[in-house]
Amino acid sequence: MTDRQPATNRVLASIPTTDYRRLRAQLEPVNLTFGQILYEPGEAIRLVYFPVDCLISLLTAVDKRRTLEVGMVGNEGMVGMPFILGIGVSGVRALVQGGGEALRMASAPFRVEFDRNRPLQQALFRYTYALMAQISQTAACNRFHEAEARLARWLLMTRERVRSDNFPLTHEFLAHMLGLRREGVTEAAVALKRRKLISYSRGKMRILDVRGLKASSCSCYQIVNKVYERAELAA
Amino acid sequence: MTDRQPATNRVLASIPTTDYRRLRAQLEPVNLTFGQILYEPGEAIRLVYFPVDCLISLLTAVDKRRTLEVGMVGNEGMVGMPFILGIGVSGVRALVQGGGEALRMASAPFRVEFDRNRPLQQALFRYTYALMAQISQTAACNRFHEAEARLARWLLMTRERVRSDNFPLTHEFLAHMLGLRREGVTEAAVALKRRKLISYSRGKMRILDVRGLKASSCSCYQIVNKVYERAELAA
DNA sequence: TCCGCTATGTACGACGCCGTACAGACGATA
DNA sequence: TATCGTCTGTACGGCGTCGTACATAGCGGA
Repeated sequence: MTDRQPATNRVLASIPTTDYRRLRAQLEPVNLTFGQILYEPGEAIRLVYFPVDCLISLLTAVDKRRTLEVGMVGNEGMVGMPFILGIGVSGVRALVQGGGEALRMASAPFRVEFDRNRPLQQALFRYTYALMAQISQTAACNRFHEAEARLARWLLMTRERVRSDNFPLTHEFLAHMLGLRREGVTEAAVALKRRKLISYSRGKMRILDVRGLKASSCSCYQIVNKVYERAELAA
Repeated sequence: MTDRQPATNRVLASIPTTDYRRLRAQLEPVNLTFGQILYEPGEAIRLVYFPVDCLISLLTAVDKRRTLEVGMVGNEGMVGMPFILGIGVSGVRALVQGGGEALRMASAPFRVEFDRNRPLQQALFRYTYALMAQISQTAACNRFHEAEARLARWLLMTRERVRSDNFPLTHEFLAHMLGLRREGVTEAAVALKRRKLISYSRGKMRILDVRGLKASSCSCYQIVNKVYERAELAA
């Protein structure tokens, strides 16, 4: 990434300074580590998170071994969306896919702040809508587009959210994100590697050619980006 | 259906009587007809709808001819969800899949009422979450489950929302809902027909064996139902 | 340095769905 | 009653992914 700007959470950055300051005092910076699980399905939401330079995946499971990523949260959003809508329980698994910094707050005081802070409400409702649009688009993408294009899209979206061209990532892990077999991921990854778009080894992924990846990815990449642009949460 | 109760919209039914009465005065009953399009993607939301005994499908498109239903709205919900989140534009196509009655209101006065009516806000936020959970589950379902099971699930969910075992429906139409070819729908439908779970002819669908259909459908049917139960929007 | 674990690569038959083509069946209309 | 358009049924080769199996390679600890 060449455009490494000062990292902040964009939802928080979008609200007026005075509102932000009051909120900021209650937010605790934490370092989230790769593989950490923030919520399991059905689990109470005790903490909400505002990613700064980390990436959280939202996963749905149909059975023990098959999962699918339905949404991705970076510094454009917040983890704990159901709480915004008055629901105290998470319906999905929230998994730290890219380690890094986030701002954290207990849900009870956050509720108090959220209820009195109008700009925060508006920003988070707008974000909630953008996430919903992302989920819808991902649904169609998973239905119609093939593995290689979806992998390319996923890598691009991850790159933007972790703000780096390198990130830890095994094929096994990707398989759970994309709803594929591990071997299926390897095949798609090999194809991208042969074209020198990426390189990787034992859990270390590196993006080599962003343009090439964009060309290999499906149109869903642009569509999801536009959703976040319209919500004024883009980079 | 044996349990034909008086038809109302359940979101509206869930709010206190006084709040409901004031709102009800501004709602206009309309009859929606099969095939009618309420919103196109990118179109401004001028009217919001509360289905009573009709069914609206929310569709995402990846190209001209391939579409996929991401959500279904019956009398447990409202059409125009983005408006709840402060977004004035629909991201999906809203198509009347089952004709029937709905209560309609222009979005401007609805905004006024929504902002002052706290119980309505809570009910609609809860519904928004349930819809989101439905979309997530549908995404995983479309990825992992095969055509026949998905068709069975779709028919069951439709049956509950239109409150009838008979409804107009061509295979072509179903193909757009399930993201399949028309021929693929026919194959799945033939399989269900052979087992005497359904019958149909030239756009008239009939459910014969609900239990059998449930056995043929995937677990997603139960999961989505539970989501709405928890949101206290179930039948 | 060797061992063992994990990550990655490859192969192969099976299966589900695709794209395409075409035939028959039903219902509306003349 | 004849015609026509739409809806439904069937067939077939192709492709992508699955499930399974096994081989190789890199890294960390003994």
